[in-house]
Amino acid sequence: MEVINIYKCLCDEQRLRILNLLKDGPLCVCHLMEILGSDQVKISKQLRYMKGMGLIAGERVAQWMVYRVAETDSPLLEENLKCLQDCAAERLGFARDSAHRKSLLAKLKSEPNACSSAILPFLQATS
Amino acid sequence: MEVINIYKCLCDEQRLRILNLLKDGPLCVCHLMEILGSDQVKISKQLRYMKGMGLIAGERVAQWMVYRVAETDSPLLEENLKCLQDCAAERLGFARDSAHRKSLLAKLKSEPNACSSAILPFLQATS
DNA sequence: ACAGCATATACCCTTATCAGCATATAAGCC
DNA sequence: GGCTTATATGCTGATAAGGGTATATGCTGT
Repeated sequence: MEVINIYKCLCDEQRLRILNLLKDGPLCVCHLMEILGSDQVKISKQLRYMKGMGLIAGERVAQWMVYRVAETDSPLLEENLKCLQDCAAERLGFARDSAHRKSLLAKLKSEPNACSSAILPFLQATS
Repeated sequence: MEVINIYKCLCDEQRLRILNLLKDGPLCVCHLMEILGSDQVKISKQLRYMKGMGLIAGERVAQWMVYRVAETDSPLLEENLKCLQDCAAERLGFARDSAHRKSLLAKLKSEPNACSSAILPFLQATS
């Protein structure tokens, strides 16, 4: 994880929101779409960008892709994700996103369907 | 100072080196040129970029321009400059740059010339 | 006013990002 | 094998960044 590449990922609002969500645990593309209220292509491209930079990793689970913050993460990234909680949370709506993530995961647990039963084990790995 | 703009400034190696130097005190363009071993236009453009983003401020002193990290700095920028000391110092040659800065300022003090006598008071304001 | 130094800006070109739209791949189900 | 869902990629156009060269501006000293 190159210093410059970390910052390149951090200088986009949508990527910051994605990282803020993933830092609490893995998510799949469809969840990110729902939480961010964005479309599939945009999300996929941002994920590819960050994967190329080494910040995140993706793993296929049946027809879904589960993304997580890369294991080999640097203190720099960690520090920033932490610091952003205080510096940018309001500005970027982190609280709203995180709450949305929580309720979405709760719904997945209480109303099982194909998706939830396949990927829930993977989501719980970290969060 | 917008979060995104801070990161935009941080995602270039030369700008990181400049910020690392300025965090220890103001410098003028000619010093940055010498320390970074870069040409005037490149430095000037990076300075303008960062000034536009609100990270640094410049002040004219006679025919020189003295740049410093903007007063209204955010905890995010401060944290990063601190963290970079550990995370990127070696990779980006911060130690070399800082040593170069130190010796250059020492020379300015011991061998007064037009430049040094004009701007030294401004440099000492912070460092 | 002129010359000289320090710095900034304009212009051109190349490359990187980003969005929007269409299409391809991959897995699961019938 | 077709159909559906989930995700990725390709293509195009727009905008931003970054390097290089030339030129403009601002200040100083004569």
